[in-house]
Amino acid sequence: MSCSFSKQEQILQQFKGLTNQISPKFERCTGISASRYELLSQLYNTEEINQSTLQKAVNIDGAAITRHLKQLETSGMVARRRNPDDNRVIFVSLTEEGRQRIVEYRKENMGFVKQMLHDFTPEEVDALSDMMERMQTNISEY
Amino acid sequence: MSCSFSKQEQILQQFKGLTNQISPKFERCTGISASRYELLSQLYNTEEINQSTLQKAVNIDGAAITRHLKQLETSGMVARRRNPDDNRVIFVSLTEEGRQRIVEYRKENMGFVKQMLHDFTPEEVDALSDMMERMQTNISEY
DNA sequence: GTATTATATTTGACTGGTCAATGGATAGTG
DNA sequence: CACTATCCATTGACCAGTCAAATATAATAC
Repeated sequence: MSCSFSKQEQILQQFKGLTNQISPKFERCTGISASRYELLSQLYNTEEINQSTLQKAVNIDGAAITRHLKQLETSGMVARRRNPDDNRVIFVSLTEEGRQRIVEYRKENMGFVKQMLHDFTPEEVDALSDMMERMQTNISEY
Repeated sequence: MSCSFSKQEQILQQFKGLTNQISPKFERCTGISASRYELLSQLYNTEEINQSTLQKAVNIDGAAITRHLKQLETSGMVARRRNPDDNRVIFVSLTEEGRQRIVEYRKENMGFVKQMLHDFTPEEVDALSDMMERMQTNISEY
């Protein structure tokens, strides 16, 4: 018996396929990986932040965060120092250099997203965002 | 000047964050990685298929396909043989074993997706699927 | 019929994520 | 005050994707 796969069942694959396509293209277009861009974005609106709270904000494994930040540090865009009051935690912040570069990156990001969503109404973007948030909470307990 | 980031700009990050969360959970729940599941699914409704057309169907780099298929071959779920009429191409097919296993995997997949979309109406699922398709075509030219 | 070009698969180097284990620092408890 | 818990960051091992280069075969052009 042949038996095809429903739209529901394929949603996951569509999701994965789309992000797999997006990631390298984003990086080519903007000159920075999506994850590093997100880290810089998070730092942009703050002075100094715990590495662990930064990690929770971007929802990537701590090991990857450590590596990204080290890289961003050696490239001069972020600064890191230990919290003198608690030597376990590390404070992360943007350098002046990083603060300037993020502005450029942000332009590229906006261009990319605008292209990707050029035929989307604002309501659709909202709906999409909401649905993703719901999916996130629906699987968060797993 | 502090300057926050719009919903549009954050869509990408939301996307990436969600797939990053989904992938390991899917694998834990179903016992197979999403990519391998997709490969098996594709093979389920066919007799024999070119590796290259399979690759285009799942939209993953050929290098990764080769590695996945080799793994699935040594685990006894797929068979591969060269096309006698064109020794460049490789025919891939499910083994009996693979054909049985995919049925189980599919159950797990449905359970997982059902949980993830449990509060979605069918119309929402359709809308989501359509939007992803549009995004895909919107960035395909890049 | 050879030379070139194109196609299919494979391999290697690299990136970025996961988990599990480690080390150092702090907090809580008897 | 020790002793245990916990927390934070790091490290190592692994997996899955990318690109680019290599290989082998087929198709095309002269």
